[in-house]
Amino acid sequence: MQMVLWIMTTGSDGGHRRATIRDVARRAGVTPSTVSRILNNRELAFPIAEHTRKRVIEAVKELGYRPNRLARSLAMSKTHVIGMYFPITEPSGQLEHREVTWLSFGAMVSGVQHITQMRGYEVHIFNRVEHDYGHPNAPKDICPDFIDGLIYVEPNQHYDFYTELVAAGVPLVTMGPSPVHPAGFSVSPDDCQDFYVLTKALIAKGHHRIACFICHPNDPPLETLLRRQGYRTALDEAEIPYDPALMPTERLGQTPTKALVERLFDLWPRPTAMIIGRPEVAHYFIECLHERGLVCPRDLELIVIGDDPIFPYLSPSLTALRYPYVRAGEEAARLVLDIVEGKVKDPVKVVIPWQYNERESCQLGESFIKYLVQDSTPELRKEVAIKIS
Amino acid sequence: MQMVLWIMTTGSDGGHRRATIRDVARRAGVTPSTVSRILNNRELAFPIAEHTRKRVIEAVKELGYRPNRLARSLAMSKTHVIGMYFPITEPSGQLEHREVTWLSFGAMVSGVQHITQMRGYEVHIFNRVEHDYGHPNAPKDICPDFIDGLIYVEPNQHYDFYTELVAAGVPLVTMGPSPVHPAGFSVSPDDCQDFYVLTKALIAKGHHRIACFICHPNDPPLETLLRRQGYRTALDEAEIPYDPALMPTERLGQTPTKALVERLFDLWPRPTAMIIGRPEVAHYFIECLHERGLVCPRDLELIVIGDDPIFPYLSPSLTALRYPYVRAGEEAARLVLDIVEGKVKDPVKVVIPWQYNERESCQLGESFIKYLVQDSTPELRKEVAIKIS
DNA sequence: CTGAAAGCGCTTACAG
DNA sequence: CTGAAAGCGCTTACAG
Repeated sequence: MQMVLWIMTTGSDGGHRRATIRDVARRAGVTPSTVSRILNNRELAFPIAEHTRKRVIEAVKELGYRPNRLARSLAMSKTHVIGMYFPITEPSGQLEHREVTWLSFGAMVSGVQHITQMRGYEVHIFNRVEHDYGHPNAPKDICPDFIDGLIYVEPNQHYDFYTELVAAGVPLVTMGPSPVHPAGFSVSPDDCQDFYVLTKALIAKGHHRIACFICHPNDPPLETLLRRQGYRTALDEAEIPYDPALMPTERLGQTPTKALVERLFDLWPRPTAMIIGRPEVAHYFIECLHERGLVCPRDLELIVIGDDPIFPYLSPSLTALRYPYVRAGEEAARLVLDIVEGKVKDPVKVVIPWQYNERESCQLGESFIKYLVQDSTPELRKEVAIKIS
Repeated sequence: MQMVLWIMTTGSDGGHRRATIRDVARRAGVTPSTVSRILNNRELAFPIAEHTRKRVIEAVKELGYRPNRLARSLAMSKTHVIGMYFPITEPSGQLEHREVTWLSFGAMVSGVQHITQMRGYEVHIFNRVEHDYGHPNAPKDICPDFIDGLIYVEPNQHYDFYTELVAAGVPLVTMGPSPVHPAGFSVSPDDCQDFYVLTKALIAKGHHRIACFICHPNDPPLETLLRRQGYRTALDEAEIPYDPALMPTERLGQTPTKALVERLFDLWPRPTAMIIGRPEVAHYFIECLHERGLVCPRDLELIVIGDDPIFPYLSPSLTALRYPYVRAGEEAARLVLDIVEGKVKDPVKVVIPWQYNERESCQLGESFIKYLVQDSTPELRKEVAIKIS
């Protein structure tokens, strides 16, 4: 009511309501049906007469008519909007961690937009609300009326609404480090496999003491469990005994992060390689390096999961794996639109490889890239999924 | 059609259509009107009888009924959705620049969500399409049917759809470095004023050669023009002659950025202070510093507009102004919702101050903070707006 | 070739 | 206290 009033008083046409299809029909001397048919370019048994078409088009222009999308969507059960459910509002956690989330989110949306835009869709973002006890909102809060399909990102394994959403009949693509659903559509890295391959590559270079630092302010997301699993599997295969001290599981925020990192540097024998699970903590490793007079890659190899534009300019410049969020967003959008438009029926899993950006701090060589992309063992992943669930 | 089919074949209820208000009415032995009234908690002349209410509530539960928001929005001319128009798809530009865009976008959305969520709204993102000749889409592509209000960010002064959007009757809040519209609602920094104050503070510290580096791959956005204006106004006031060499206007990407930065360092007399307009180029300044054996703040003071989590850890650690994008998003959401809900009539301009994070590279002291926040001269800004338009 | 009618799923004066 | 009817602005079989 409020809004209508507002429009009436401030609209350009000085208080006139927006033209409807009936106004156009009246002006063109036809019926709304005809206007609708002309505007929608339906293929008909009989074509529309040229002169009526002209009259209608003219009336549309004169009135500045644009069909009401709400009405149209209701009549057609089709909105031309894609939904995204994404945990952008991470309540706990320091600024630096949230900045990483914002960055990846922005990049994903950028990719999604790129595709939806070309195919005539828009994007609707659902609020992800953390309710009491840290539980986010249930799928009943994800109202599907406004969307044709949904891109669903939920890193926390405890909050898995996948099944319920599918049951509600929403065409669904899972994105990023979401729970493993053998039956569904998804776009994601293969975290377990990637860490497996990475660890293997480090072992192949002669490293036996490989630290793996992936800590979180809260419960670790599934992503992290998969990564740790990949790391351990590689150790097991090489028959290197697993040393828990090399893979801390403390919560960030309790012990200061710097202290946790120092602890790794002060282990004896000192690790000769370190996997840094989050780009925003990389600077602690560099500090420790400098404080101890260690040199990369001579004394130690450092590789970061997640790249940052500044990494090439640090000393040492940091080798990193970069996840192409934009591309991931594009793939997810493509997939969900293909489902929506009926172009695809059977579940598809798009696995997006990380990009390897080699710099001073760690040198696995070009061969590693191929390794990362090609040496895919889906069996391993399935096995891990079972172990975890 | 496709989607409907999909729902029918995969829905949890094995092919049954979703319950409507009529189903509920039938089951409760009442009429749809009654169901609607109960669900919407309207205040009525006569209250609803307790037993009918109970029967209806029960029927709703049994059928798992949820009102169709499309229908409801159509009937009520109210969607409970806020739109955002934002240039996230910056087509030209290198990765590093786009990453900054993604970050600020993610942060803004996070802030917007925080508020919309609490007030029962969702967010709809409009595609910003760059058409031929680099022109983005006109407001006719920003279809207001799905939204109650719009948050509008358009940094490019050439593409100003503000007036048209207002004319179309969309409650509108302009955000960030948008064109100056004296009549409208807006949330933004005061770029001109901030640069004026910053330059003044540097002058007060004795600097006379102050470089100001704000270059862009494309045409400079209004934001930049305002900043440059603020910078020059401060110089003028102090009667320091303006030296164009101190404020390059080349386009990024033509000359390599590093070369542009080097040129500043090699001026004679060398600048004693430098304002770095974009965080993603700060590392070039550090390189130049090291290459020439200069020390901050002894030989040179460096201040970056836009902070980065890594800045405290670089050497020298970089002093920066940080724009609180999350808060800006929150304010914009609050404002647009207040308009939508009729709580506010007359235009409001929210000016959000930058946050001053002092570190090694530049030390203006705490007094500068107050300066930044309080020494607001709206007249100056207006004047500049006129000069520019 | 086009019109009259019913429908999408809700809300809301207006009766009673 | 609740129902019957009209309406929001579109689309789409069904007639003719």
